[in-house]
Parts: sequence; structure tokens; C-alpha cells
Amino acid sequence: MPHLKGPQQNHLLAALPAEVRERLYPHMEFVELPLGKVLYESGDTLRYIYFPTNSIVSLLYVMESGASAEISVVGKEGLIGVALFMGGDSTTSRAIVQSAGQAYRLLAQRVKDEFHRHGALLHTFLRYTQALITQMAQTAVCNRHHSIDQQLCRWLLLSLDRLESNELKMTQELIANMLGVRREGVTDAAGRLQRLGVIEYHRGHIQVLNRAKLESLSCECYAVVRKESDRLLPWTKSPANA
Amino acid sequence: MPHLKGPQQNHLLAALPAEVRERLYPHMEFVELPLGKVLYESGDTLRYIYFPTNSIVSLLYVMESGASAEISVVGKEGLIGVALFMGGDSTTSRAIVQSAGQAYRLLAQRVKDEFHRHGALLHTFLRYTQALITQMAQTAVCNRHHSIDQQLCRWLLLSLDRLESNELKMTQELIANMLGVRREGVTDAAGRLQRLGVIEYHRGHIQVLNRAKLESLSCECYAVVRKESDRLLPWTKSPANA
DNA sequence: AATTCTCTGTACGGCGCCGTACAGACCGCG
DNA sequence: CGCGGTCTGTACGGCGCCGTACAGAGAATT
Repeated sequence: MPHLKGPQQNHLLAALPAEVRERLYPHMEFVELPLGKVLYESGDTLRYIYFPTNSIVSLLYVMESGASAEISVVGKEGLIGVALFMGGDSTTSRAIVQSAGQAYRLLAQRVKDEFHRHGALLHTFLRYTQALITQMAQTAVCNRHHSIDQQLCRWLLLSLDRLESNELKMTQELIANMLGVRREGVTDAAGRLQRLGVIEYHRGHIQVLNRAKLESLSCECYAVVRKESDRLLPWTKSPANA
Repeated sequence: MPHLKGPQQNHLLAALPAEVRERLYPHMEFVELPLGKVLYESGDTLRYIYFPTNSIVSLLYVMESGASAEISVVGKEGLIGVALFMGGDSTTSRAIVQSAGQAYRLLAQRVKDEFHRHGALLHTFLRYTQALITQMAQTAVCNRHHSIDQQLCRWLLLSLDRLESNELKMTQELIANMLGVRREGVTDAAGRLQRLGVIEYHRGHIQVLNRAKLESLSCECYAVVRKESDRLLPWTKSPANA
């Protein structure tokens, strides 16, 4: 059970120079993030910036009708709350825990102060933000052009990259909410993947058996995001294709 | 013919304090942007940052298959090349002129230098970037959930906000490329709008006759982006609903 | 062990968009 | 003026996803 090995489990924090870390770490708060917890709601003024360690958080847009769509996903490679240092202090999306786990958090003002010292933190966070932008852009493309099957593959890979194990605790219903499709659509797609021997699942538990095949079944969108993230955040280089 | 009233036609530049403008303006280059010109290609290291005045530039992702999808659109409210100050120096998207016109541009290094002085320019540009992020996120949502009819309305409104007149020079084929749909789909949708008396078009010229109705036919996505842009970029407040 | 709830599987009609094909309309050009 | 090219309109079959409905299987509760 990986826990509390310290804030540097988060790759962004780990990438900061010691001097900056020493300023920030004393103020960091360790928090548990249960599945479904809402870190902030659309329009809320953000109070904290969160740095996931083994949790995964989705940025989700909820429509007037109640339907939803995932904009991007954040794990140990990133942070939740870019709007704070971008200057807007709030966003139109909701941040919701997609995979339970832990995180560290900092009060908004502390991050702002450090950001405006214009040092390493600014550069690091802005590069991360660009990676996040890439992910959003690719989500838009994928939503337009690719099948549910392909999108499920992409989504599984994105989640997998942010976890230690190859098992996801995730119901098809929740995946459907993320992808913005029907639950039955996910059932069909997942069933096909299972019959191909790529995954195995059972009431909220999904095991990825063949990652290589999953990648080959995915659309280009995953690779694009992955490659660009590796370029922008070289310290991350997720263990995935290691 | 609106031209060359100076860089402050661009709202971002206009929002900068005089001191910063005086540093930058001498280095600004006035350029013509013909329809279809590619300002940068996916993966290119950006050499300039562009500030449109009366032109419109689309950020477009081109897939391996050649199909494409617009990620966001930039006009006089913004700039092209956020990747430069975000630190990535390149993006996965292409920037292509969607509506011919003019712009000013600055060499990459000049913007970087000014950015790292950590003054007004940083704040302004980051806020704009957040607005751009909002637009991308909403594009993803819209691609998932809304009909071509609704998306066409949204797209027309986004373009309209960045122009002086209510006439767009734009073929249905080009719009289809932006939306990532078939040209025939755009023909159908445009035909319906025309029969409703909302627009009138003719071989590459589209006149918007009833903007209010266009807004009511659009999905919520336009309003969301618009409202958030007004919040983040208060100096912009496009004349649209004036 | 029985009940209840959650999660997954399956089915069916309908619709929106796709791919393809082709025709007519308008413009620019020689 | 006539020709070629661009832009727009229409048609048709097909497929993917939707909305809805319901059944069965596994887990949790008692």
C-alpha cells in the first residue's frame, strides 16, 4: 500500500528545486480523497491547490441537462487548480475524484506567493499547464472523431498511467459519465475488450491484461498526449512503456 | 476598410500598461494574413507571437487520417502562440488563418523576455490563456453532446465576435473542416438556418441577419465561453450584446 | 439464508451523421 | 461567350450511438 512517502510522490513537487520545496513542504496538508469527492465545483473560488499522489481526479464539465463530459484527467504527474495561478481563481468545470487515494494540498495564497517569485515553480507549473491544454485539445478531437471502443482504450491508458497497479476500481457507469456516453455503450465496448483478452473485469474492478494491445486498439489521441507530456514534463516519463 | 490603427486594435495589447507597450511596440511587425495561411504547424518551434486585429485564426488539430477538428479560435481578443510563454515552444496543433486580415507580431524572444519581467504582461497573458483553456474544454463538451446545427450556431457566434461586420467570408467546406464534420452536414444545417431567416449566404459569403435568434438556437457552449471570457478579460467585453 | 441493492448484459426501434455519388448554380477566366 | 472550376443542394444506404426497458448475477446487509 503506497502511502505517505511524502509530497515528492507527486512528480511536479518532486521536480521543484530543494529551496522551493523547503519553503512549501511545511505548509502542505496530507488529505484522503475518497471516490466521488468534489474538490471544487464549477464557479467556485479555489481555496487549495491539490497535488495527487496515488489518486486520480477528473476535470468534468456538467451541462445544464445534467449530462457530463470529462475534459481532462489529473494524477501524480500534475495538480488540480491551475486557475489559481492563471489568475481566474475559478473554472467552468468540476474537479471530482475518479480514483480514491491521497493527495497533498496547499492554501491558494501560498501558491500564488511562490508563483510570483517567478522562479522554478512558475516554469514548472506553466509547462504542466501546457500539457494539460494538450490533453484537453485531444479530448475535443477524440470526442469528434473516434468510436467509444477507441475512447475507452484511451481512457483506460490515461488512468493506468496514473496508478501503480494495472487494476482500476471503476464501474462502467462512472466511465460512461466521464466519456459522456451511455453506460450500455461502455458495457458493449468493455465486453469486446474482454473477449479479446485485453482486459478482465468484474463488478467495478478492471484488470488490464495486455497493455500493448490496448495501445494498439486505442486511437492516436493517447499517444499524442503521452508524447507531448513526456516532452513538456521530462521528469515525469511515466513507467508505462518502460 | 479598418486597418493599421495600430497594435492597440488587439485587445490584449491594448490592455497592457503604457510602459510595457512602449517597450514592445517598436519591435512589432505589421503583417497581412491571407486566408489559409499557416502560422505554425504541429510541432514547429514558434518563431513569433501573433496578435490579430481584424483577422481570425483557428487552432486546428489534424489527424493521421487527414481529418481535422478545430480546438479553438483566436481573434482580436487574444494571441497565437501561448506555448512560447508556457514553456513548450511548440504545440500539437496547427494555427491557420480562418478569416483574412491583419495582425501584429513579435519575435518569440522579445515576448519571453518581457514575460519574465513578471509584470502586467504575465498576468494579462495568463488570464487570456485561461480563457483559451475554457474554450477548448467547451469544444470538447460540444463535440460530444451537441448537434451540427447547434455547433454551427456556436461557431458562427464565435467568429462574429471577432469581426467588425456581420458578414463572414467562409465556404461551407471550410466550416466543415473546422467543425470536423462533412461538408454536406454544414450545407443541411446552414440551409435550415437560412430558411429560418437567421442567416443568408451565397458562395462563400454568410450574412447573419438575426443574431439574437442565432444565440437562442446555439447550445449553452457559446454562452459559457463568452461569459467566462468576459470575466477573465474584462477589458474585452466584445460589442456583441451591446 | 433471504432480501435488497448495485453492477452488468441484452434487446429494439429510432435518429443523426457518415460515405458516396451526382447535379445544378454561380464565378472567373480566356 | 463559352468553358472550367468552385460552391452548394439533394439523395440513399449504412452504421454507431441513443433512449428505453428489463433480466440476471454478484455483493452487501441482516
